Amino acid sequence: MTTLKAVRGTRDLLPPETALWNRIEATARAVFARYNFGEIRTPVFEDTALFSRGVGEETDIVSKEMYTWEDRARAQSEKTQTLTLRPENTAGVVRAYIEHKLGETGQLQKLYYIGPQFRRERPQKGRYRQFSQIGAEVIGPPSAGSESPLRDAEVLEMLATLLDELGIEGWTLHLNSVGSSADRARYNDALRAALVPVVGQMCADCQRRAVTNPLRVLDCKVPADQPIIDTLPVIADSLDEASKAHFAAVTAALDAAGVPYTRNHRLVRGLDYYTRTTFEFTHGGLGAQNALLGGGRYDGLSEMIGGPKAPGIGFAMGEDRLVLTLQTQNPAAPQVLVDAYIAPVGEAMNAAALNLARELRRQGLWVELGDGSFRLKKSFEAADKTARQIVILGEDEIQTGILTVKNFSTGVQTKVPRGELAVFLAEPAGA
RNA sequence: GCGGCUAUAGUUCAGGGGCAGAACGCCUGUCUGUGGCACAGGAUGUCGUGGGUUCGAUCCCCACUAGCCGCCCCA
Repeated sequence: MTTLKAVRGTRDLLPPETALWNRIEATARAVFARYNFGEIRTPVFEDTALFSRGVGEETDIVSKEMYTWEDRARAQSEKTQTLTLRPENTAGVVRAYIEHKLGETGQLQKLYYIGPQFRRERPQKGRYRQFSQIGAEVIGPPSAGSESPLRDAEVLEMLATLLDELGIEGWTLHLNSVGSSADRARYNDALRAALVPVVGQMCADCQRRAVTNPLRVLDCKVPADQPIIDTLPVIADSLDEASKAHFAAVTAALDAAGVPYTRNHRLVRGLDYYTRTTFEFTHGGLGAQNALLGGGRYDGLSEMIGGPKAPGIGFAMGEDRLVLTLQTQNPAAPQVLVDAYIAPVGEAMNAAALNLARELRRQGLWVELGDGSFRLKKSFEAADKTARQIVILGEDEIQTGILTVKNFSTGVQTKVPRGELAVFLAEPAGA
């Protein structure tokens, strides 16, 4: 029989690595709570139309990266539906916002999510076909202040705080405004016009992009093209007064809060729904996938998928990339040791050992249970790898009610009455 | 989807057309109620999968699969 393996681009996460994932998620939840975000969980698959309309038919994600299938009709009367594993989560959140009429509350909705997303791309470091995103959205009717630049600034400030608390060192916030859709159309025309005389001197990719998607020329990394790109118009000059004022208010608030950022005129994001503020937090050491997270404002998304006017701003962090970054920063993750390893001496002690373990675990101690069939030496070897202390439970200990505890970091061995055991074991090593 | 590199023990890797290797880890013993250190011994495996060339392939060739790197794009 052929051995089954995790399918391409998916992977198993095992201990101790999962501890890091849990720490990241716990930190994110704690920070979101302080900013009054609540958790939303949307389905992992949705009607395909949600993504084609919301994310954009022409985007790479929709045109070639989605896992899509025809759902079987179970009855004659039932129509087949085309479903898709979510490639991102913002569209799903906005769909839920519309479906549950959250706009009718009149309140700003602040929602966060943590969960798997799916894109059928060529796997690479920091890029998987099933990957996890941690994201949040601030969305609501304009009367709730959802269009305020303060919301943009607050989200960015929260992200800076979150990355700091996660221990991510050396991140950079790239900030730009892509304006309204009208601004973007105007800029596209300007860019096309400016490219005509110079594109002949640029790389093959740029020559193609100049035709298909001029904004992508700004992403070019070919050194020889950079001087030419520097001469192209910047989108800031194509913004209308309202977009300019919005952006100025965002940067002013960031300055006041002391959040560092760099204005990046070339930051154009790939999803159709972005308007005005767009941003990316990047980190070196991730290779070609240097973006830890990306996001922006999406003032028209709700209406694009048939909802009420509901401006919003949000982001998605690549959890896999956070893990990679933290692992690179700190390659030697310390082994987590349990408080005590209980070593029964002889199989006759097994039952008593389970009872002792139960007692200690119920008092909150982390306890590993050995086996009386092991020679004591073997118990010590096993215990040394997994626990801070070993508790020996043999005939002597049962007779006297006084247990033998040895601390591995100090090497000190102590006799402890059973009644005091939990308190003794809970004390940190060397205390 | 395209291009480059890679695939050998649990792990990290060396090797090379004719008995499959190292280090670490693992097991046993020196030590029948005491770990780490030391010493002595031991087991590792379909050499990614399938085909081809050859007397003989883990090694050479082809395809496939997977990983890494780059492109595209993105988290």
